[in-house]
Amino acid sequence: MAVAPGTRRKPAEPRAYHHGALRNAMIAAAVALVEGGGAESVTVREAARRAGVSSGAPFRHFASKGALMTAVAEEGMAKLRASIAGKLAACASEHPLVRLLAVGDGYFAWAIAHPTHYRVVGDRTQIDFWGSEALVRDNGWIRSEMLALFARAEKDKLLRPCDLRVVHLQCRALAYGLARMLVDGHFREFDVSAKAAPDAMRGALRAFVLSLARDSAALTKALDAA
Amino acid sequence: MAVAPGTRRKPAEPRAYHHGALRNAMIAAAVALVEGGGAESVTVREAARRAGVSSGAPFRHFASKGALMTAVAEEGMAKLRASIAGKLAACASEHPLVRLLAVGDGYFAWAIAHPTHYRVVGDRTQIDFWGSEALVRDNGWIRSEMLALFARAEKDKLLRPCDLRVVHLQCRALAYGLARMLVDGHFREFDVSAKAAPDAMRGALRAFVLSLARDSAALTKALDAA
DNA sequence: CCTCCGAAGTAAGCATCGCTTACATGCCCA
DNA sequence: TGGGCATGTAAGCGATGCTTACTTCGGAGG
Repeated sequence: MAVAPGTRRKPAEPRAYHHGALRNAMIAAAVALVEGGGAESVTVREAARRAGVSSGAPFRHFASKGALMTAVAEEGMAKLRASIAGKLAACASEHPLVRLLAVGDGYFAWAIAHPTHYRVVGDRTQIDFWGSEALVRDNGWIRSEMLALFARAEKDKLLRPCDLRVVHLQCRALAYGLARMLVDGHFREFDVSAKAAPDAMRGALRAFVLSLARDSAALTKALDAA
Repeated sequence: MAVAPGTRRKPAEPRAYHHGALRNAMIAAAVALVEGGGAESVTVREAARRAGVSSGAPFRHFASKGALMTAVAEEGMAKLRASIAGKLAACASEHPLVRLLAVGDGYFAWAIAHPTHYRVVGDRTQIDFWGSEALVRDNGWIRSEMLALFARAEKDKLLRPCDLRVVHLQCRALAYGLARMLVDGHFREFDVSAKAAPDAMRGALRAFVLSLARDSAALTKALDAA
């Protein structure tokens, strides 16, 4: 039998007694369940079934179902951060407010693509947010990125007079509110249909940032250029 | 579903075989559980226990646990509407934007006072929102009330140029986002502590409405007067 | 190379859950 | 007065989260 050289064994064979990477397999299975049917349809037993282990095995790696869901949230938050970072990297403009909308684009894009997973990330009553270094770090990165853009916009005299702390909170709440309205099923009405939701969300955030700009015409131009 | 014309039986005695008002008792018990420990801690069996009936009895009145939770949401939505109506009635001013902030006050006041119940009302993935006449009606009332105020503000030339549909969505999303950030546990950070949350929420909404006003100084005055 | 220890699996079981079925009760009306 | 039907009970099914006692096996130390 070929023994793996130095690194880690792989479960290539039908499966030995030890799984080898159960923790990651459980997270992957739980994420798949979340994406497929929402957080309510996640079951430790079903995830264990999909990982090919007994129903007690997961508890060697997760103290509770909540700990598993926290890991699911960590994965989601990392993807959310990556989506934002991607849009930011793809943004040619250096205009802080243009880049701020790129943050919004990345945020909405991931929430729209993974609504049920996004709900797990957003709801801090079901997970141990403050106990997770990864969640605190990645969420902090998003916040500080926004804050830095606001600070630069103010330094560059791009904003009309305002309280930066208030504006920052407004921006966060507006983005969170729009995303949550989507994933909570508020967009099935005559005024904002499910199909029109993405455009409406982007439009609302764009209008907000435009209202912040000292020279909204110039910002409009910069946005159209980008 | 014929409604009895005259009086309904009351469970005055220690309890006969028939409860007499199980449906309402179940809703009350479920609401108490929601307020006490969140929606996750609601159990049909526990609610039945508190109502003093067997665990199968509730299913004579609710097709499923989801139907019970929908009834819980109906009660919450009615209270939310009443809270808004109260603030609106207590608002002396006729200025549409002042009254709009009164709507926000009523909305936030109830969400802050009943965070776990508010979550049930807001999450339309767990309840049969569109199947509930009461939910659709009361939620529609709130929306149309806001819309009417925006329309009047525009007619009275109180708004700076804007797309009313976009502004309406922004306002809804901002309020929903702020309330949900609260009930989802996002306000335990250094920038917005749990204690400062109510003020921050009102401040953010107020700043938003002020930014909409053509004459924000006049609106500030009207707000201080009210 | 062997041995043994502890990490990581299994099997079985507990209390509880949502929901169903078969049966019991008692109010209202013919 | 008698019967029908809404409403209750008791018992049970399959599933859940989590625990306990036992088993397996990989790798470090002698």
